[in-house]
Amino acid sequence: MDKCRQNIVVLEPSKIIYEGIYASISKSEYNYSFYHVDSLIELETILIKKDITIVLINPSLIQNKIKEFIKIQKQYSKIRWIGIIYSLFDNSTTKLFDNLFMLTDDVTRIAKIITKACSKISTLDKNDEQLSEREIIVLKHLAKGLSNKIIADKLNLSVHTINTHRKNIMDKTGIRSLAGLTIYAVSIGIISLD
Amino acid sequence: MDKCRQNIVVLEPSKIIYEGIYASISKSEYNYSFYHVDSLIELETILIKKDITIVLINPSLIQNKIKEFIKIQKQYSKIRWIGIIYSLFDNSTTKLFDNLFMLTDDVTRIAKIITKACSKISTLDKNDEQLSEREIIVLKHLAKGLSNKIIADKLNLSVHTINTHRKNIMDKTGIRSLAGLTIYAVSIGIISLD
DNA sequence: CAAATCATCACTAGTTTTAGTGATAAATAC
DNA sequence: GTATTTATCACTAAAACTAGTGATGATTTG
Repeated sequence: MDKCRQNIVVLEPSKIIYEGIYASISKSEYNYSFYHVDSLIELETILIKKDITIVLINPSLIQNKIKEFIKIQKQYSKIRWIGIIYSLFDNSTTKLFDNLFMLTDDVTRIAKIITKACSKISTLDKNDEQLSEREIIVLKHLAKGLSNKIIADKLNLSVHTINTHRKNIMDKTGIRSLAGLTIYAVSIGIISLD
Repeated sequence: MDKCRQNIVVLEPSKIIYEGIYASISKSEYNYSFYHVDSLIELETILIKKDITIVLINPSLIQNKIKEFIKIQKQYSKIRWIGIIYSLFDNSTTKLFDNLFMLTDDVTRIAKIITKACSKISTLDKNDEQLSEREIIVLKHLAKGLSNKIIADKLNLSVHTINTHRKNIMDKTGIRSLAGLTIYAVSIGIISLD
């Protein structure tokens, strides 16, 4: 039964989950090619190289890059964007996707969603409080427990600059404690548990 | 290098994740057999039938059945219990496990955890420098971002006491930054989203 | 029972962070 | 082509944390 080849990219930090999706979906009778990436940049690279039709996305990976993501969406308007939901808590960016599935969904349902992969155009919702690139870097170091001074040394900046970034991060996120920022950093996937 | 066959049960609602773990781990040179179950009852059934050595568990599936779970653990004392963590906000029954991995962890790390669990009796240094009850409470508050002073107020203690606990926690864990302690707190499951 | 650990409190001195305000050049956006 | 955002640097005062040392009573453990 079969159509032209479908190229599917999975943007997802967990190799386990990628492998699981691959194993589950590629069993179907359709003709899919799978690619695994774990950053927006990698995604862009592959979008240029390959003729991708479907992108499965873990929303946490675009949490701070909504603008870039929307840009990419506009640029590749034919692509269907499908969100991979870990659990019920992450409600935030779901509006950006054409469709969603949960990891706990039945495999046949997920397969159906992917094969369908049709429907509406996504609506944009701007999050004007996203962290800048520099702020992300500083946050990463903060969450590793480095002091302002050490971060300054590492980045060849003055402590004042780090201080400013730190303040801006706190203002943007509304999180006023280092502990909270650390958890935030881990939760959006910019540092790992180790 | 190859030992006897290891029978691994994965207690996990998501087929995707089971498939992912299976695909990732069964590539290693060890000799594994995998079984997928998605309820405690099914787990018990298979424990009776097969000689299981390792159980990978999604903690959410035992959340309301801790007692039953502990009973099973006692009954099958040779088994290594490994938690599968979706995100940091998962509910914290994590202390029940011999080891944990996050879905976003590197596959080689996960494989290592599992192979370790096969070979060693106890991979965890649980008893080395265990925190006291009081220290756990203080750590919990610290990881929520509360200052010494506020914690002191909450617990009706002096700031000095909190300070002492804090120092002792740092000495015991060897972690000297608040960010590190926060991650530690999350990783051992003593704080959650609230 | 004796030894070890725990929970509590105290003081000091030095370091770091927080919370303001303010500024400038460069890049981006509308 | 102006307005906004970003990245950078600066200063200050107050608050908080770090790293020592030391002590006492209670509880647990062998």
